[in-house]
Amino acid sequence: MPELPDVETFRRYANATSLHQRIEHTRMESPELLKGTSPQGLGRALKGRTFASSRRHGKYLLLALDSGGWLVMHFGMSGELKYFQDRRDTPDYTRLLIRFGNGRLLAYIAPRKLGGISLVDTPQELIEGRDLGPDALELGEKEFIELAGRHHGGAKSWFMDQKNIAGIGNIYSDEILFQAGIHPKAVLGNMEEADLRRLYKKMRSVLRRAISAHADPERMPAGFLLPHRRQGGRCPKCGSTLAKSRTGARTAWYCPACQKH
DNA sequence: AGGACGCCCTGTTCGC
DNA sequence: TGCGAACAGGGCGTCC
Repeated sequence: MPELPDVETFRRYANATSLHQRIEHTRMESPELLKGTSPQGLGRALKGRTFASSRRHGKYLLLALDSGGWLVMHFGMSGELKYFQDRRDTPDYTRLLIRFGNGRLLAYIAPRKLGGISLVDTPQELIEGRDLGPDALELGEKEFIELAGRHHGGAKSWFMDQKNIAGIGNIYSDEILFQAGIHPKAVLGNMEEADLRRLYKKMRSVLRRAISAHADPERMPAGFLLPHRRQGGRCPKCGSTLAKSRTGARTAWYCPACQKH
């Protein structure tokens, strides 16, 4: 599920469970998910260290090592974190298992193996290496309007490209455009500045509310599209049957009555 | 520049 | 009920 609100939820979870404890051992169950290092290299970097703090950029979670350097986690389409006490409770599809000095364990879980784990010296190294745009919640209104306003393609495509703005994927691009009343294929560069300002405000409110709901669809505010985006789903505002369109390989769900070009 | 496509991987859902 | 196809909240390289 991991877009910005999900990864922010994982970050807070890691903060609450996994900081300031000596790392005793790491076990990389799926070495192919390591980018730029080996299971041995990862073990050497982590063993005996603690996670001192955390950051997030877009859909990437970064855990700072007290010795310097950062562990980077990306969750693909299906990843999550789990902290637990008993090795026998190790979740299915655990790809990296970290054991702390107090015996507790942190699992990086990725059923579809579409995520990845790496080490960087600084967050900037990750951002430059992946050519990521500014994080969606750190971007100011003025900069947003300037970046979005020069785009001559579809609104949804712009939100989903991490080079433009980092953190928004298929689900939340649909949600933001729904809340702003904008069609997924509307062209950002053709919009009035007032529309872009509204879009910016909706982007922030959607992401913040989703974080408050711990990115859990069942806890989203009434009026969110998210729980309804499926075949036969109804618009939570006007009751129309939702429509779908494709952008690349992803399905966009939208309300044909509330979202106009 | 922007978008479509195939591909990576694997579990679930859909359609016959 | 059974089986293969299509699809799933991501991202990369390639092609037009």
